[in-house]
Amino acid sequence: MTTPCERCPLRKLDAFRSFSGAELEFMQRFKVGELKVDAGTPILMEGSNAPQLYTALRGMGVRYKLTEAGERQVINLVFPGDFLGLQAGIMREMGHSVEATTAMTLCVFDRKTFWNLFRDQPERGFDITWLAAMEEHFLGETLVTLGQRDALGAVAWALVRIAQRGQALGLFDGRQMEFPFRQQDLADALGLSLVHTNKTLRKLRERQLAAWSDGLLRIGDMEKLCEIAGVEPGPPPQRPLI
Amino acid sequence: MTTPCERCPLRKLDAFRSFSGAELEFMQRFKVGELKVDAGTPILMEGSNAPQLYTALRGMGVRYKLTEAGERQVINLVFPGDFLGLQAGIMREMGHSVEATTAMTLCVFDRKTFWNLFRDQPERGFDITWLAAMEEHFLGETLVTLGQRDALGAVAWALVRIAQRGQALGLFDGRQMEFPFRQQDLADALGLSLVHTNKTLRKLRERQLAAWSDGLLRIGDMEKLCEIAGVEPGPPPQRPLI
DNA sequence: CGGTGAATTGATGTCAGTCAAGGAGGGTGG
DNA sequence: CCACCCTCCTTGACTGACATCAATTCACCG
Repeated sequence: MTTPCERCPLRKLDAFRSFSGAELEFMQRFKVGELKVDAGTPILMEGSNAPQLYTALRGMGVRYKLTEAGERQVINLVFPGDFLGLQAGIMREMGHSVEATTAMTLCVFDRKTFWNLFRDQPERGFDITWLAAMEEHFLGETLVTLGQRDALGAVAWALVRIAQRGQALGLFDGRQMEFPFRQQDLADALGLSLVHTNKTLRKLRERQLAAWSDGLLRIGDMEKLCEIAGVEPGPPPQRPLI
Repeated sequence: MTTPCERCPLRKLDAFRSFSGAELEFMQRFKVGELKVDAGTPILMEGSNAPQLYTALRGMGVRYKLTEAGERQVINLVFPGDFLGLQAGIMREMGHSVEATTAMTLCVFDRKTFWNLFRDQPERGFDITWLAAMEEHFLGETLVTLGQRDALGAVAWALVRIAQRGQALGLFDGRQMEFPFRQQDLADALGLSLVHTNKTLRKLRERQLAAWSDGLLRIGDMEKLCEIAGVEPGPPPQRPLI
């Protein structure tokens, strides 16, 4: 039994814009099922032409690319509400892979009906573009981090953005949140080695700014952390939910 | 006197998908004018809510972000056919700035009519999303470069991508193209220092792989360059032109 | 012809990568 | 029940790629 969109647990979160009844009904028709996957399951593959698109309903994951040399670059973390497979839906090929880090539940949409969404409900098409523009915005910021910030700034930036996204989703209560990733994931996201990431996390812990262990992220001093990260405190703007 | 879309010099290039007559007519209505700017002119500012959107018609530029510390991260180079201001059109705020590197001519569109495009011509809305997805794809690759490749690989990657884009636009003839940027622009794009970028370019020159001086980029051995860059040779796929 | 911006090169310093080893926890099978 | 293994985290020692500093050259321009 799948969750009807009407009772989707994401709808009422701060992170997302509210739905009209008509939109709700339309999305319900667009949705073709639900997928549950275990931790570690590949969801989308770079270069593949996936027949299905997803919205993350529960659980967390990573988007990443592999180099020919076998190194991994994490592009972004996947949180509930994230839309997966846009590139396969629009162009014919994913630019990155997606993998579940925890067990996940995904809303499933059919790629064949994706175009209908633009044709029949242009507002939703606009929303899709919104999401793509948001992603572009975020990747630009990530680029600044990899290109210009040192390790301490980069790790601080990542933790701040994670906590802010968590807050908008009700996962972060101002002090702590569940954060079930490995240090290697963070290292691969920031282009740092595992060892140096570990040592940088220690610095933040010693300064009582942030402590992350056993899958739990605690923020000790958000103000100072934001300062080191070079970003403004405050939640991200509301975004559409597909 | 502005160029009518029908006689747009970009239309016939390999880089772009062909237009139907109806699309052409629609775009013509969407276009409100043309803007000519000198080299060095700021076109869009990060954080601003620009009232106008642009398509680059002639000339080159850079998209970039500045850190609070004043460092610059170049997000991407602007070539003819690039659409500028998507983020301002969709969300209300640009995530980066855009500046003209050479003199440029820009098609001007009105932000207020942007939504009409989705409503009245969903195919074009779809195309906009296509562009956003392409950009996301490219930024992901850039992330891999900054995060995982060393200086030689990064510079090689950048030169390959530049030549490939140039080729699709008829600017690169298989051997060379005009490339009127400064070494500092490339350095800021790759997160390298100017000095190290210079020394890396020298290495490529000594190995007869690529030489760039006096605004002219010559590719000596595209095969080997692609190998160092870790990418496949070959042109980018056709994309929509807005 | 002084002044400015860009490219170039050498000398020196440092941040982060690599190598190596050890510890803690969890699962599995003898 | 305990020995073994595997994954992840942690820490120290050493190395190296790239940053920084500094000086020179050249082209262009008012």
